[in-house]
Amino acid sequence: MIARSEAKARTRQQLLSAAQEAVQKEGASALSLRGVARRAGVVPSAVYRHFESRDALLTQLILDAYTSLAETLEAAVGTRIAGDSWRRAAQALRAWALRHRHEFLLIYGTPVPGYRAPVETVAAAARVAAVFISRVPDTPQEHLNASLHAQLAGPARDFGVSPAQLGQALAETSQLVGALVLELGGHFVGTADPADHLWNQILEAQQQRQSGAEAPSEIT
Amino acid sequence: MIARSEAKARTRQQLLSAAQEAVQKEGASALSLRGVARRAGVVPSAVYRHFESRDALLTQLILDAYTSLAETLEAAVGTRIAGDSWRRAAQALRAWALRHRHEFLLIYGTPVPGYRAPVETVAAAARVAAVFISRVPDTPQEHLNASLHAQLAGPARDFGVSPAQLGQALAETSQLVGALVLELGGHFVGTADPADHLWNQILEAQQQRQSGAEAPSEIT
DNA sequence: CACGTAGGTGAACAGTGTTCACTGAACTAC
DNA sequence: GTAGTTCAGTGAACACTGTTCACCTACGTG
Repeated sequence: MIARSEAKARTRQQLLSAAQEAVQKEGASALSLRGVARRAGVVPSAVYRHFESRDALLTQLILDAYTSLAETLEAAVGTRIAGDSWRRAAQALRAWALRHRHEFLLIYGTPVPGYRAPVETVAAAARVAAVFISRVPDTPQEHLNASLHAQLAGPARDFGVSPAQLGQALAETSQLVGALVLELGGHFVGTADPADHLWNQILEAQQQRQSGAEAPSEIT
Repeated sequence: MIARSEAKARTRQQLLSAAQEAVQKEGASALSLRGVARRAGVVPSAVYRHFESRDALLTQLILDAYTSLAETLEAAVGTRIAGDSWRRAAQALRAWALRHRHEFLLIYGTPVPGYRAPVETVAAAARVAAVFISRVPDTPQEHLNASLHAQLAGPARDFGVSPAQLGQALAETSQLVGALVLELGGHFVGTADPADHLWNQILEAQQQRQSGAEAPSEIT
């Protein structure tokens, strides 16, 4: 009666949402294939009809997390490129990270098993990166060193920005990701533990840099 | 004949170095209590005479990693506080992270089991942080927002620096840690993958900020 | 209608962390 | 010097884990 492909898609979806729930609640290390199967009302070996292994299931969750984050960021910045686009993207990033802390660490924390094959995830990751890269104002007040310029020339072309913009984006997103990793890892306990103020401080400084911080651009 | 406490200390050391080797080679997720016991020539249950659980063993490795990192940083910057102290510390940080990538991720990556009790690790972490915090020049060219200032007032006193210095240190170390986490996680593949040039660029920018970017108001 | 495909089953294997009664040698006290 | 205690290490067991395999059987197609 019920179409087979439809039934397959349904249990696959049940497996995925069970896995997603487990990760969201307790983190990737607590994700058990058997537990997922249990919650989906299915025997453990049945999972292998849908995913090659536990790690493949986890990889799918990583891809989904990337997509979720990318959509959130894109929705936050909208289509227009305004002066506060970077700030909006950064705020949306932290909000998403705090709301989905285990997924954030799944993406930006320790790579999961031995090595995670970056091949499939590169495209998903690029979509997230693109939001930030495209929001860097192209006033390259900080000139790149020659080596980095050469290294980024090709990739920058792909993103449709200048090497200086790409370099700036990489440096600044490093700060954003680092602050979130440290916050989620509890490394600010005792200093800036609710990291809201530190986050605002960082955003202000970044905004100031990007809008051409120097009143006196003496140094050539 | 052989003193019992001495024998105990020896096997404990063997367990620890076996565990350290395992983590160094394959990462924390691959650390197996039974494997450690095997390499130490001991039955699995014997490990429980030395460590409360697998997570306790891992916690000890985290503490050791903190100590190793702190000693490396302290050796790199020396006792004097020179103008390039920050840069030296940062370079030493990256060198250590690349040389001990799994230990670095053990510290700054995804927290291991459910939640890692930060109580014991706080002191060890503070030693690492202190190296950077004490190397921020106290020319607070970027004034903090009032909320962050208030939040950091107490902790800054403990470190013997101004709130502005502490805030700056937290913001800049976030960038350093973030860049390393992204590099080790493979997030720069396709753009700045050998991240040496990006790292230098980041350090130059930080140095410029700290030396008071706007004017040559040299060291007082 | 007959047949092959394939999602789901259940048993098994090797591995894991952890517990527990136990042994026996090193220490302590008399 | 002998009796008693402490305790690092043992071995078996428990409950879990990921993964494989032969099997079943209902769907979809010829």
